[in-house]
Amino acid sequence: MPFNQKIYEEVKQIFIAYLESKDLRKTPERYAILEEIYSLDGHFDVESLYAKMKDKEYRVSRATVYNTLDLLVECDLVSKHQFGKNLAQFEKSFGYKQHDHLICTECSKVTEFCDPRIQNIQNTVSELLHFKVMHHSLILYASCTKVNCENKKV
Amino acid sequence: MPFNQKIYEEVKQIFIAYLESKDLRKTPERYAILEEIYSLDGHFDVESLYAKMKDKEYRVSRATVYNTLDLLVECDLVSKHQFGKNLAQFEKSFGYKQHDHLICTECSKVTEFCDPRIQNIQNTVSELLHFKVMHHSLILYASCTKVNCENKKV
DNA sequence: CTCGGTGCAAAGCTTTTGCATCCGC
DNA sequence: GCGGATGCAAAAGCTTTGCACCGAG
Repeated sequence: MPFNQKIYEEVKQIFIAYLESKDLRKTPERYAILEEIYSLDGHFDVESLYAKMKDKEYRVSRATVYNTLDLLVECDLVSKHQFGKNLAQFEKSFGYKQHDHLICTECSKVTEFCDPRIQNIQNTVSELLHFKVMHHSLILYASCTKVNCENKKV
Repeated sequence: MPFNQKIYEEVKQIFIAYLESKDLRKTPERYAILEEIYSLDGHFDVESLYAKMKDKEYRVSRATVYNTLDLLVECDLVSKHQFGKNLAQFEKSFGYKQHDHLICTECSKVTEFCDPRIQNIQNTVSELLHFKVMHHSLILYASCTKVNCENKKV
């Protein structure tokens, strides 16, 4: 999925509304980071996002990247993952259906999957423990059983 | 649940079998760390485990704690979590039933819960994607809805 | 006696923080 | 112009690594 101008405009409006609601400033750096994220596919970490932006019109600092990512996570335009490593991974989260992740224990490759039954679990736990579930993270650690699996350890 | 000598002996045998199968040495430090972990309740991080051991008969180094924890995770006697922070959390995992975690978005308090339906999801995904699921991590991020909730932000 | 394991400290990495400068409002 | 945001670099925090010494096999 390449950069989608329509989705970006929509997402930008959501971000603007969020900034206004929190009395935060609409800086060009924040828009530039949002745009860069929505032009990326799959997962990315802070360093790779920072590196990609370093070569473009906007040279933002790491501090600004961290700051803006926090804002985007807060307003649900970006989701943050910790796939067992000490490196936060991010991905855009607007306009794509809810999904979870399976990580190959052989090669660490990440595969996405959907299962609506997770919603049921959330509902049950919500009721039982008296909590309102905001979001969740389900990660399956698994090894490929295909004979021709290419995901072999390097 | 206080220290359970019977469980510790059982767990120690599993650890010994694992060490032998991998041709690793049976050092007193490794046993001491295992024993300390099985005398702890709930979650702990490396630093607190290291601190607790510093005052006892065995003064192990951080390097040994990290090394041994890796081994214990590999042989499934300890499980490792990344609750959204850059700090690995651990807990003993033998003799207790499978459970997942709900984290309060207000105070970060961790609550455990069980739901057998997660197993069904694992099975479906296994078949669909041709993976053998070894283990999983499900974390629900939620805020307490009790009026008298004590979990208020500090 | 050998070589894997330990202890200690230094190095590595990601993330946070402090501060001067900048610019949105 | 005020005060929040940025950029840079230093600092912090967790984890890994290097190396000399120790001790399990």
